[in-house]
Amino acid sequence: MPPPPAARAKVLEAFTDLLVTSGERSATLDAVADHAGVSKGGLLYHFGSKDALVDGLVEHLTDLIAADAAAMRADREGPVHYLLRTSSDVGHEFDRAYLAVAELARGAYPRARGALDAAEQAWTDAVVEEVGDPAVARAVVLLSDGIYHRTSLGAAPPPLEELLTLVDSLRRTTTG
Amino acid sequence: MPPPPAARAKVLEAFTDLLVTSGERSATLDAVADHAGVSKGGLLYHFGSKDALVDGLVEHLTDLIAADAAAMRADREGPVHYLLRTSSDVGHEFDRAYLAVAELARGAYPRARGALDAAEQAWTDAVVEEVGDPAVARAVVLLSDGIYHRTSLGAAPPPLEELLTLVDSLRRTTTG
DNA sequence: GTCTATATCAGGATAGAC
DNA sequence: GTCTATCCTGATATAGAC
Repeated sequence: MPPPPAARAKVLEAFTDLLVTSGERSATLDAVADHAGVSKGGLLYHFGSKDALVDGLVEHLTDLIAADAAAMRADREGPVHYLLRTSSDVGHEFDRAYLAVAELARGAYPRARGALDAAEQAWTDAVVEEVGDPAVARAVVLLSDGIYHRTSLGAAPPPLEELLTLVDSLRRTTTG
Repeated sequence: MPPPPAARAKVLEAFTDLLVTSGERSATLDAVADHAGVSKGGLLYHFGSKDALVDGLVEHLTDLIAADAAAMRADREGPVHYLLRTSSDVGHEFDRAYLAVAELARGAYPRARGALDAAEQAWTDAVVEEVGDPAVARAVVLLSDGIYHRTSLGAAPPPLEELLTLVDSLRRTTTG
């Protein structure tokens, strides 16, 4: 297959950026086109409708989930550290895509939730491999969800070291 | 002062219900009026604008925060149990109002975040009184935020007993 | 492939009857 | 106090030129 046109990627990136920084309401076709540096007509050549644009972003996130799970497992500090430290990170591609799709799922596109559920499952699986106890793993992912909740509301994330210390005590309690 | 007209309360309740069950996008003036059983004109008699309707709900939540903090402290099972078990509860008035205002804050009304911050602070204060360690208290509130995150996305909440057990081990670890 | 219109529709708000 | 009717604005989508 031919390489996807650069304009497609630019449009998806602009859509993501608007969703993360200004919310779903502001991510109109006009705004996305402006932000991507194309006209509205040009945008609608690549994505035939708003729904198609949403689908494009959801599929992009789905592609990124496997890559993120692999990055968790390969992380020098381990999956738990990776998950908790990136949960408030709006700088990396995966986290931006996750937050963007979460905006869509809470807004006019509930079908976007499938990809979010898949991400949650991938995180839990990777954390279980590190901590052993599934209950502790679920709690770690739930803490991560809490950080996402605050981030999506614009509040400050909690201190990372404090959380890591608590997770360490939990692991010692349940494994020894 | 005279008692507030029943229509006002009906409208606020309808607004809350639409926000919690169908998201911010669906809570239009038309939909709220229909749901409350009044006409759009009737709604706009009580609340002169959409902004005024939003302010009405935010003020209602603010009123409920102090009452909820008192209920936490008075709870037979304690503040932690109260907080974690009610975080996915969309049946009680306070939780419904919180979720509704969170929808607004994530949507077109970021100013609604002030009331959410106040709730977070009230929860943390009450939990600190029970568990002592502020770090553990912040983690408990963060778990509660995670449950809210899932609830606001329409996902199933995690098992309560499992979380309570983990919090108990944390408390034993940090206090003894 | 990308642009400039323009049609269509929905939500918010106003005016005025009852 | 509550209703109906109407206006204004902005967002999606289409048509057709370049």
